[in-house]
Amino acid sequence: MKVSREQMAENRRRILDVASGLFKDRGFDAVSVAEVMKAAGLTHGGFYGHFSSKDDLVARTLAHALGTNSVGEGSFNDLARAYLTPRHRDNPARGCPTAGLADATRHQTPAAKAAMTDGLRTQIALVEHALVEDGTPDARRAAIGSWAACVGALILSRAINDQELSDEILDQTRAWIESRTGLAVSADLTDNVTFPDGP
Amino acid sequence: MKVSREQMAENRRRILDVASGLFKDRGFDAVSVAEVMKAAGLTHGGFYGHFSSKDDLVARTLAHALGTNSVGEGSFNDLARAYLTPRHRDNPARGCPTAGLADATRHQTPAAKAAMTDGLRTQIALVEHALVEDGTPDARRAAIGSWAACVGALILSRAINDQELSDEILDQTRAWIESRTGLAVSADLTDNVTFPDGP
DNA sequence: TGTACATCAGTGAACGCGCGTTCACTGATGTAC
DNA sequence: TGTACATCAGTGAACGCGCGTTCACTGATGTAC
Repeated sequence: MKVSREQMAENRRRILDVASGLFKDRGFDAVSVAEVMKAAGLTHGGFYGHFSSKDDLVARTLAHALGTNSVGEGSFNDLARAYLTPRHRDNPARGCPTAGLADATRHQTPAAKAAMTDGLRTQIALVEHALVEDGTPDARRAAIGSWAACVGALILSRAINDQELSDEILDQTRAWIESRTGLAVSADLTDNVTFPDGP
Repeated sequence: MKVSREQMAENRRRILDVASGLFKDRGFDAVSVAEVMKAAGLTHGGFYGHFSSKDDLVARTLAHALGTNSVGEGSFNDLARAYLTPRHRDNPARGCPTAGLADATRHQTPAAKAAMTDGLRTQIALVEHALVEDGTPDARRAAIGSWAACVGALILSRAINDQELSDEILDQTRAWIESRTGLAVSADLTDNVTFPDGP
């Protein structure tokens, strides 16, 4: 039965939301159109009223998931500390769409790759801005290098089944990035500083 | 018709070789068992004489592709320079199995993840060894961090369709890693050195 | 070494299944009067 | 504001297709004598 225009818009938004989580969790191929629609509380037949094909859903889900990009407040090191955690590793559905979907986007349509391109460009710019604020020299270079390290470490940590090694990849990558960006030098120094009023 | 034992062993090797290239290029799901067998010069029916299932092929292909790991001779910076290139980005089939398959392995069987775990552990150890030779301090930390950056940068560069940004990701990540490992400091210095016998 | 035959790697048709997609239908929405 | 009806978002059965997998068969291999 027909629903109101607002209801339809909300349905579309819910389809994109649940598709984002399912795709990040299990990949584009392993999630069927029918499963997405069911998770959105609808039946599969109505899908083609919202999207022209599954490929179309994939591209629009990428744009949707990457559209709300934000590095959040605070320094880049704060971001890396929250990003490179077992909690993030173990919850792809609610996690970073770049880490969850970038590799799979390689095999998708040009529209999907374009959405990923826009999203990644924005992320790099946000990280670069945060690093400038932190006082990191060569901010763009550091932004690209450390963002690649964050995404790569999360992907690697998710690909293996030895939790100890997985945890180590997250920890060491975080430490490696922190020691090379922003206020890390002074932070390192304070570790060896005796405070005025005691040890 | 039956073939000799050596022929059968060679057939199995060829199946694993072509599967490795096809999977790295297009992913596990997009390549069918029949396509792998055809590429190996066989028909699909014989597949189950070599492997118990497609999942079994996936796990054994990962072990096969990751089994011939080597960082090669020379410093880690030499590796990074060869790794982070448009040529490597544009030829996944002949490229690094970790970059090509790690993310997809997330959705595979425990046996597949175990093969990826072993391969990654070996890679990290090799990079660590190369960095020790280069005289890099905190070699294990640097090995994990820079390897994550290499793999992440390659994956990101492959996910987008803007060649300029893609090239920049490779270049900047390489420069960022080089400026932080091994003999990079002295290399940076020599850029500003005037040679004894002229400019 | 030569022969007879059991073994078994590879063939290709066939299967059941789940997928993306289509379509006739339903009934609430929203507009024309 | 109230009524009549055209619109169209959503439903669910049905489709064609390609997939992983099975199996009866073939004929070269390799062993027993």
